Amino acid sequence: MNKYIPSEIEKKWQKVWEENNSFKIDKDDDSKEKYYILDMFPYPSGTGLHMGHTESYTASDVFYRFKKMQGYNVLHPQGFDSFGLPAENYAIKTGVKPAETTQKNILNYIEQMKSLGFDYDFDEKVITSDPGYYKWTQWIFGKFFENGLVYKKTQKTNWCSSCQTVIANEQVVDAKCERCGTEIVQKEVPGWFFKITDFSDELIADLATVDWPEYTKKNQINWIGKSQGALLKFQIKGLENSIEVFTTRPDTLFGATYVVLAPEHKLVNELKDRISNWDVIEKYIIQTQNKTELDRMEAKEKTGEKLEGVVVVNPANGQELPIFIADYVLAGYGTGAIMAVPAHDERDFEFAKKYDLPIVEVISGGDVDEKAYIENGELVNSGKFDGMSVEKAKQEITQVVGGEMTATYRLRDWSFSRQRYWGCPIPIVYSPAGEAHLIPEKHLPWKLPEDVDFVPTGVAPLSKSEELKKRVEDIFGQGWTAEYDTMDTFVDSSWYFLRYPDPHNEESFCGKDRLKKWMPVDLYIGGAEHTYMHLLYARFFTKAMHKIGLIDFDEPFLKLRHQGMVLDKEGKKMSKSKGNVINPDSMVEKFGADAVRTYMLFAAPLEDEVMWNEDNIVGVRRFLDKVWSSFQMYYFGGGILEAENNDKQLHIIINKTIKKVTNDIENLRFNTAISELMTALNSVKSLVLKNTISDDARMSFIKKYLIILSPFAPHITEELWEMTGHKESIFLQSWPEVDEKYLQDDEIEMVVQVNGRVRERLMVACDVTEDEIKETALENAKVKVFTEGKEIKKIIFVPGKLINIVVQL
RNA sequence: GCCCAGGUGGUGGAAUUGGUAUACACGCCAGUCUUAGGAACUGGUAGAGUAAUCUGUGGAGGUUCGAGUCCUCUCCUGGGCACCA
Repeated sequence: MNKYIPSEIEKKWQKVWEENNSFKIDKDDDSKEKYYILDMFPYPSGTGLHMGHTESYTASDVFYRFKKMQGYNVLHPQGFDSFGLPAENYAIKTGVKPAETTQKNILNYIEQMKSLGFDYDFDEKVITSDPGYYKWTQWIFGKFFENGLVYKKTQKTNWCSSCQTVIANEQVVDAKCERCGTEIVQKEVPGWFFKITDFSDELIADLATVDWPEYTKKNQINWIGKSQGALLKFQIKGLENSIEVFTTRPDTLFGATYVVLAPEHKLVNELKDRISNWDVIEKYIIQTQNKTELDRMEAKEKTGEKLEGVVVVNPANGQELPIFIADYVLAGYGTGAIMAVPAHDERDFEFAKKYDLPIVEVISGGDVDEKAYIENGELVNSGKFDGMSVEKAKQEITQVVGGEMTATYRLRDWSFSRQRYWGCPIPIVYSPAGEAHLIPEKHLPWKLPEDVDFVPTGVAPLSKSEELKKRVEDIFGQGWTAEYDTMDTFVDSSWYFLRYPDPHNEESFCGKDRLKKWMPVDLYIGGAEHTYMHLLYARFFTKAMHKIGLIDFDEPFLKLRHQGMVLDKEGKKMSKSKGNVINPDSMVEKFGADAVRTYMLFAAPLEDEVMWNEDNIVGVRRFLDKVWSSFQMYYFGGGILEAENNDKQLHIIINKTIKKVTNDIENLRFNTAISELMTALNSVKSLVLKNTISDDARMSFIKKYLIILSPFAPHITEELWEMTGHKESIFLQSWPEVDEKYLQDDEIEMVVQVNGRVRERLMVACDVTEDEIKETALENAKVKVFTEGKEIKKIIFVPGKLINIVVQL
C-alpha cells in the first residue's frame, strides 16, 4: 500500500479543482435554494495569512462544501480589504507604491488560500482598492451626501502625529493610535462625518430580528449606549439665559444642590463678565484643555471650580443653586451640563463631600450620610410629590417644570476623513468660494492620483498631486480644488457584501436581480473584535441605503458567528514582538492542509480560543493516516469469510455518525463532528477487518463515510474517492441521508440508581416497561445491598435512561 | 468601577429539556514489533483505598428523587469600556 503523502495529493487535487472550475456557481440559477456564506475579508498584509484567518476560512469552507452537497446554490466569495495604512507606511519606508505592494500581497494570499484547499472563485473577488470597486464606494457616498447623511464640520479630534491623520474615537486604544501606538493629541481638524446617530434606535431595535450571539448584541447595545432621561432648564438668576441639563433622574430634582458645566461649555465664556473669579476659572479651563484623555482617566479625585457671582434657580422649588465647572462632566455627552444630586449619584456625592456641598435626600430607602443611594424608592422632601414612586415621578416632575423626556446616546457620528494617500478619494470638489460640491457620477471613479510621494509632511498627500490639481481645473474650472482627504477603510468594508453577487457590474453597485436573489447574507463568520466598528458600520450602511431606497432589506447579516482567537501553545496572543507567530504555510508543509484544517476545528469549539499546539496536531494527522490505510484495506479487502454477518452493525454505526455529523456541522459544532468521525472509524475497524461484512455494506460505508469527512479533509477524501473507483468528484455527490431504521437499538443500557447514585447498569430491551425494569432492578443483588430493609419512598423512571429508587435513609 | 465571556483529569476539550461526569484527542504507563531511535499497533490512565466503597466539574449555601447544567452569595482568569449625568 502506498503511503499518505499530503503534499503530493494536495497539489494534485488543487490543480484538478482549478482546471475543473470546481468553485464556479451559476449566480442566476433559480432551480436551487440560495445560501450566502460570507467571510470577513482580510487586509492583504505583507506577512501573509495568519492563523486566525485560517481557522475562520476553514470553518466557512467546511460549511460551504456541506451546504453545496446538501443541494444549495452556495455563494461563498472572498476578497481583499486592500486600502489601509500598512501599505502606505511600507511605501514611506521603501518607496514601493502601495498599489504594487497590495497587488503582490493579494497574489500571495490567494496562493495561501489555495494551498489550504479553500474553494473560492477568485475571478469573482472584490478588491476595495480597485477603481472598479471604489467607484461604487464613491457613488454610495454621493447618495448619502444627497440625502443629508454626510456632513462636514470642524471638530476637536484625536490626532496621530505619526500617521498624520485623524483617528476615529472608536479606533483609539489607551489614548494611543490603534495602528502605530503613538500617543493621540487633541487637535481641531475639519472633516467629514456620517450621521450614524440618526439610526441609533433602529440599530438597537433591529438586533432583535437577527440571529447573532447574545453577547455581541449586548455589546452593540452598550456601545450605542441609549439612556432615557429628561432635559430640564435651570434659569440663571437675573438673566434671560438658562442652563439646560440632561438627567436620567428627573425624579431627584428636589435633591439637586448645585449644577455643573463641562469646562468647555460655551455658557462659561458667555458668563465671563458676571463671573467674579474669572482668573481662577480660566486657569482651570486651560488645565483641562492640556489634560490628555489619559490624565483625565487616571484622576483619582474629582476637581472643579465654583463660578462666583452667578447662581441658577431650581425649577422645582425656587432654591438658588451654585454653578461649578468640573472635568468629570463631558462636553460631548448629553448637554454638557448636569444637575448634581449628591444624595443619589455617586460622582456627585464624591464631589459634594470634597467641596462641602449640601446633600439632600429625596428618595427614601437608604442612608445617604456614608454614600449615595442610587436605587429606587419613594420620594421624600419633594413637596407634593412625596410618596410617589421613582418611575412615576420621572414623568410628572419633568412635566411640571416644563422639561422634556428624551434619550441621549453614547454613540457619536462616524468621522471618516483621513489625511492619507492609500484610501478611497472622497468625491468632493470645492468651488473658489470654498463650497463643497459632489463630483457628478459621470466622473466616477474619481481616481486616486499616482504622482504623489508618501513622505508625511503634515499636509494631506493628495494636495501634492499636480495631476489631481489639473484634473479638477480641467473639469470644474480655474480656482476649483479637490478634497484631499481619503476615506477611512471601514467605509470600504461597510458595503462589500453587496458587491459579491455581481462584482463585475459596471452599471450599478449590484444588479437588481442579483441583489434580490442573494441578499441578505445568510451566515457571516468573523472575529468578535469587529463587534463595535465594522459590524455597526455595515449595519448603518445597510439601513441608510435602505432608507434611500437602494436596497429592500435593512439588516445585512441574518446569522453571525464568531471564531475565537488563535493563541500559541501557552495561551498567549501571537505577535511579531513576542516572536511566537505561526505561519500557516509552514504548518501545511509539515502536516498537510487536511490535517491543519481538521485540527484547527477539532482543537476547540469555533467560538472559543484555539491554542495552537503542534504536539497535539499529530492526533489528527494519525487519524488521517488511519483513514488512508483503512479505506484502502476496506476497499481492496475480501468479502465475508466467516459465517457471521455484521452488516447491520456497520449500518448502525454509519447512520448514527451521519446524523451526528450533519447536525453538528449545521450548528457549526465542528469539534464534536470530528470526534464523532474518529469514534466511528475506531469502532468500525475491528468489524470490517474481521471480514464479517458484505461487499455491498462495505462499499456503502466507504462512500458515505468519505462524503461526510470530505468538507474537513477535502484532498485525502477526494483521493480515496478516486481510488475506490469513482470517476466524478466527491464534491458533486449528495450529502447522505440518515436511514432511521438503523438508529433504533435493540438493547440499551439502563442505569439503576438508589437515591440518585449509580449502583448498577443493566442491558435491557429498549422498549422495556417501567414495571419490568422495576422488578429486575429490585431483585438485583448490587441494588439490594442499598435497598434491603429500607422503606421505598418512590421510584423515578426515565424511559431509555434510568430508574432511580428512592429509599428512606 | 461598569459591561461581556469563562473556570470540568497532567493538557486541549465532551456531556439534548436537570438524568451514567470526563466522549474524542494529546501526554503518560505497560506490552508487541524493531539492532537502536522514531513510527506503528494493543491495553491502561480523575483522585484515595487491598477491596467493598468513598470523594470529585473554582468555593459556600439552596431547590430537586437527581445539579457541570437551575437559584443566591463569593473567589479567580481572560476580553472590552472609561467619570455617560
